[in-house]
Amino acid sequence: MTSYKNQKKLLAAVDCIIFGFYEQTLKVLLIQRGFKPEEGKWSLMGGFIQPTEGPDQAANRVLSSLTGLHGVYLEQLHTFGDPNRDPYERTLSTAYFALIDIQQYEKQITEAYHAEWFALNELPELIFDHEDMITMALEKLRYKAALHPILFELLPTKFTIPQLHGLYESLYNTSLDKRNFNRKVLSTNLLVKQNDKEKTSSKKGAYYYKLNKKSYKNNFQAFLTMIPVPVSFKTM
Amino acid sequence: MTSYKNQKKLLAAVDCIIFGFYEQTLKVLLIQRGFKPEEGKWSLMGGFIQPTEGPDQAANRVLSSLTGLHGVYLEQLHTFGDPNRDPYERTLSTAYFALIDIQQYEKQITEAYHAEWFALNELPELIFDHEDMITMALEKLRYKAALHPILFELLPTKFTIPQLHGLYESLYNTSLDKRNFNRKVLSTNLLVKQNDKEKTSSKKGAYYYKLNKKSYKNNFQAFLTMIPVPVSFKTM
DNA sequence: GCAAAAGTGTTCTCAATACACCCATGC
DNA sequence: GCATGGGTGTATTGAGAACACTTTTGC
Repeated sequence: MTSYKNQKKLLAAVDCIIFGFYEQTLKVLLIQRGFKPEEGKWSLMGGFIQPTEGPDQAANRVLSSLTGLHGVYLEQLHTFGDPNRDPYERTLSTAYFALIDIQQYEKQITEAYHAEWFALNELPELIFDHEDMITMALEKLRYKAALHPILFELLPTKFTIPQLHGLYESLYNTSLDKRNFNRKVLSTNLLVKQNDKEKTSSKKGAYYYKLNKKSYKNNFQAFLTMIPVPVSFKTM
Repeated sequence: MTSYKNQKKLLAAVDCIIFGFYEQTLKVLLIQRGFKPEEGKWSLMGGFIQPTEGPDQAANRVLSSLTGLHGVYLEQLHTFGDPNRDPYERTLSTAYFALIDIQQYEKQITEAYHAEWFALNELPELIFDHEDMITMALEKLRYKAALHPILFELLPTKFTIPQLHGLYESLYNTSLDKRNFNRKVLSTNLLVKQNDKEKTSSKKGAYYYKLNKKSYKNNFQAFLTMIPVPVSFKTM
């Protein structure tokens, strides 16, 4: 160990893996870079950490500048710092992943950034190590969502159980028994049944539910075991 | 988003939370700083990320320079970057936690660094945000160890089931039924019984076991549920 | 009246828990 | 011979998994 003097400084950035769910599919929001280097290529939304902010703040700033959203679910994932990860200049990047309700973000902003949603099996070519970041984010999301009731963050305030069911099936690329699934989610006491129904995706219509926010906050740590346990868990 | 020009660079460091287990207690290895600022105070072992290395390499370098160990369990925990976390100069620090077999590290090295083992409830005052780092590392260790067979990394090659039992009890600060515990660990098929016994801690002696390395590698992702589930899980 | 999705109950199996006694040995 | 820690078996309970039919309604 040595003193602070003579230590090389480096650029520090954040990158956001922004997940959204629509058309029964989990997607990520990518932008087409409007600046060099790699202009025109696809990448995660990112930005440099400014002198007055910490990484969390930087990630929040970046996220809300792209989506217009504040207070959404945002969690630090991992710091990537291979000396050659950015061929133009040594840059450390701390990746964050965000879960947003796709119905609430401001479309005009994302359009101004040339942002688009991509299904996870249809990703375009990405700059640097951004594909690794997405892979790791997806693994962590799978891991967490199997244990904690986190996926509600991807749904609108009012949602139906079949929607939630589809979300789990999409994330784990599996099929889950409807009856067992319903019983399990309802047994958490996290859901409050509404009186109205969502009628676009079926004739019968599915009841809307809302999150019981208080119970959600208290039970977030609670285990769920929504998913039959050994579903492709990678190391966290 | 902006180009690379005019972006402020900052110092980037790593800090290692090094866990060890002896005297039936989980401990962390701390050093007494031999340089300014904060000379003489206790801190985690750390170092700056060099131009030719990534954070993982830096953490490995720092860890082995203190312990003499290579190839031990080391995992990135979190990046701390509050603008004021280091009052002397803006520094980003990526924290790593390591699990070592306390019998294998080289004592002369740690002594040269004025390093000492501290039980987690007897920590001295630490510089900067190092206490937060330890708290977070402990939470993550608890979380992971409840789900994955990770604690073997803290034990010597040959260990007894009562030792393992004590380790779990120490980490979770709880008591676990001996019979159920034995049944569970043995049912994982991770352990290979040896013919000799450890005789210092009892008259009867306890059989030594070794890890089945192959099975360990294959089953590391496997869930364990060694711990009654809702044991103080904080968000990961 | 039929297609399409929503909603609901029961049985079985297995794993988690609780719990108490015998064993081996050093002193 | 007794104190100390090591080692083992059983009965009960609850949760997860498998599984099929009825309901509603737009067309």
